[in-house]
Amino acid sequence: MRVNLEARAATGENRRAQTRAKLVDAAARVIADKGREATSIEDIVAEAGVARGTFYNYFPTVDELLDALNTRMAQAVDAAMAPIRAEITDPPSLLAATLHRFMVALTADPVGGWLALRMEGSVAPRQLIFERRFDALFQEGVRIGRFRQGNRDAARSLLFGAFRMAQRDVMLGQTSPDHVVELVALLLMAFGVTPEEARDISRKAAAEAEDQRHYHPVM
Amino acid sequence: MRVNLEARAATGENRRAQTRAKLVDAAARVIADKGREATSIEDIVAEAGVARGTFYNYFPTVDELLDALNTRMAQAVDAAMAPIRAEITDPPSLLAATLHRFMVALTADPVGGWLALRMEGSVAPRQLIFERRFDALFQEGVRIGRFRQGNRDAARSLLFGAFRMAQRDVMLGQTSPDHVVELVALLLMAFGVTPEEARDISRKAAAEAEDQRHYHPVM
Amino acid sequence: MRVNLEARAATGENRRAQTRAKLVDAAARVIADKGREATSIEDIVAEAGVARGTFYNYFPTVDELLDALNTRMAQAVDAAMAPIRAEITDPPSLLAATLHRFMVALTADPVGGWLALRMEGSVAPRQLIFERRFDALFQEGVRIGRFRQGNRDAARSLLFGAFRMAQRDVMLGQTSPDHVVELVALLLMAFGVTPEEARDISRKAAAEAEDQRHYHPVM
Amino acid sequence: MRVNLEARAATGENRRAQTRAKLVDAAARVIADKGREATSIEDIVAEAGVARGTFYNYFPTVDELLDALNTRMAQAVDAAMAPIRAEITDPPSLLAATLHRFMVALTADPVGGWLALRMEGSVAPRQLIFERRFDALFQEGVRIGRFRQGNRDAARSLLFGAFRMAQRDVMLGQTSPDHVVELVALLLMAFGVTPEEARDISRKAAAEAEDQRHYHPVM
DNA sequence: AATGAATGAGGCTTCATTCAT
DNA sequence: GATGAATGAAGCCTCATTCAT
Repeated sequence: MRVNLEARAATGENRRAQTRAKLVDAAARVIADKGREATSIEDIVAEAGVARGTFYNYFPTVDELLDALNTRMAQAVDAAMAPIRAEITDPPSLLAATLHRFMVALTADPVGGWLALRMEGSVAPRQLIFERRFDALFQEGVRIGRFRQGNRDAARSLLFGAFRMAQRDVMLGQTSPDHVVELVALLLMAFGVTPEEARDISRKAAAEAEDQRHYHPVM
Repeated sequence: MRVNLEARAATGENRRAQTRAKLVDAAARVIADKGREATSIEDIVAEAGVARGTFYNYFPTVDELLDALNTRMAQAVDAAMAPIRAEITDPPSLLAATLHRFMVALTADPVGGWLALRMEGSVAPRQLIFERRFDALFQEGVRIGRFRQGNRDAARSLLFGAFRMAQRDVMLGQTSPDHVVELVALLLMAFGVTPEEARDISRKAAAEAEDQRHYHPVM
Repeated sequence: MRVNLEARAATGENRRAQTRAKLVDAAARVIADKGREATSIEDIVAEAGVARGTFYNYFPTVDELLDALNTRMAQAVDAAMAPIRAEITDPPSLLAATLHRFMVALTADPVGGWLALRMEGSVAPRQLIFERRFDALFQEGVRIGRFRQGNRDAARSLLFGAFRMAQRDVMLGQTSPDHVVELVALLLMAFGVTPEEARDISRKAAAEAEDQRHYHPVM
Repeated sequence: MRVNLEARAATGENRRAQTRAKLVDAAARVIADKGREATSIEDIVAEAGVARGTFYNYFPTVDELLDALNTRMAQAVDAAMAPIRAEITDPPSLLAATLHRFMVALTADPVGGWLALRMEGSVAPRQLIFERRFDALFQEGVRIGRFRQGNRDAARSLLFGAFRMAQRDVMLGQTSPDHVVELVALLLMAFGVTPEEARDISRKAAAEAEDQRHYHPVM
């Protein structure tokens, strides 16, 4: 009897990928709910509906799984932003659009939003991919005179720190509706955009992001 | 025979306070070293040089101790800033002076600095006392026309988030010397100070804070 | 109120020693019964009647406990042999007496006997203290012409290996009554004692050891 | 179309035997390296280069495989000794030749040597086939007056115990070059051979065994 | 107050074994 | 026959907490 070894291997790989995804998804939900430190392997496998030992067939430790999760999130978010990167060429406008879209995505998807906050500390708080996008955008903005000349590292600290803190405030519900609009405007001002234009850009970007709220679950 | 009950009581209270302080100090050192989640009660009592059971005579849980620690740190820092609050009246200058002094204090005192970073997440990332100081300063700045009118909550997100991220970058040693100078200047610009003046104020405040480096251990 | 701190400390130490002994005794019984590799910490604490965590207050691993057990056994046995060392001066007779007494002790005390066999492999199969006793005895025997000149290391391999194998055979009940008598005689012959005298010495030592069977539980 | 069913069956049996041998060989290497208790089925199949499930197509448990391994080793060794059994008729000389050859084989083949030591305890320490060979040899030696009359079981304890202990000492490298020569001589003396002849026989047997070192991998 | 031995819940990890493909 | 994903029992270890002294 002849056996189709390739088909069998493909089936196996498929099943493997499915189980792996089940675990990563489950971990995202559990960690968003309880926080990294309160999450045990037991919690994750229970949520995933697999046996305890199965976990170790895929990840040696919870932190390995977290890395996978982190990478997956960052890539998903970055991919979701591809359309606006293609469409918007003005750096301040692209920055504002990205931040507002990101915030909408985080609040639209409670799991992803909480997850991002709760991973504070256990994983890199700034993803390399986002840093690179920002660096390019900032450099281009300076080059064409839309941003003031300045230390890029300090600008990064400002942007990523402020955004994270705002995310926290928004998710905890302690903010007024225009909190994010104002924050993004402040960032643009810090980078050299005039107050009036900064507020204008931020407001428009916020409105457009809201329109997209239900179209793009990113994580 | 007559016994001085008050004196005895005072002695007792004194000893009690001493043991309590021993525990809080020990916790600060251990957590700064290993991080909150890796710190056990055993570690703390060993560092404090008291018996395990003694811990429970003072704190029902580790988190109670953490609250005490957090409060103590915030008050110490706030008290250390009293001189400049009395001395500097210009809001942008006071803000710059406070931020630079704070950063110097954190980096000068490795225990306090790491502690602040490592408690990220386990305790409130923003102390009420600091928020109140900022609110008053911001309001005064707006009143006298030094800061641009704007949403105070957004300004708070910006300031506290950016400062925390900068602290992280500085303590991890991934920054150039003028990173903090630039960051503080960016904050002032976001609040409406002109670029030239913002850089000037930040640079001067940084220089003065450096002069004080060895005079004010704050925690 | 005055507290007798010394008395309290003494009580504590006492309790500690008791619990430690409970664990070592329990381990001896369990290992004699099931063998080292089949013995879990759970088994030991159950046999000792203490909680699982208590084990770790005394020993970091089962092997640490085994070392303690091993040392204790060797010292007990060596001490039990003190009288005959003081009494018998002729090296062949002392060797025969020691071996027969040892064998009687091992078979009289099933726990100790099985324990010695089952620890084969997990711990040093030859205790340093016994090696030293044998070296001294062998050297003295050679010096006074009772043993033939020869390589001491080879003599040691012969003696310890043969005795261990004999112990195994005896404990498994696969031997005739004079098995040990013959074996000890063979050892003496290997060392240069004439066949007639060797059998004579071994027989007498066996008889005397039997007389002591119920007087000296050694472990 | 005609199919050669016999050939196909033969091929099947052949393949089966090959996989089985792969497993047994792999187990030998792994156990020699890590010891029986530290060896998992996973280790064995990884070393053998087959899938985990394949193991169970051949052996219900690891111990079944160990039995196979043990038997194979004993038969290989016994077969390797066939030439000298045919050639040497004098019992003391045959005994000495066998022991020296065995020791050379064990030390020449690190896998087999360590394996034999590491299986100490997990399997029978004396193989029936070796016992029978010794019994016959001893009986014949007594019959023709080369060995002294004596208890055969005690002689067996002496021989097998001493040899195993010597093997351990040699493999651990704690011996002088003539350790085994002396030990074999002591055994012959214990059996009634005169000291001079015993040493002579052992020395010659050792020299001849050394000559064969590279010709006969026994396991 | 201070002590530290004892506790046991809770988490981690390994690994023999099953079974669908 | 061979495969390897899935399983879950069984062990290990840590550590917050209790409590008698």
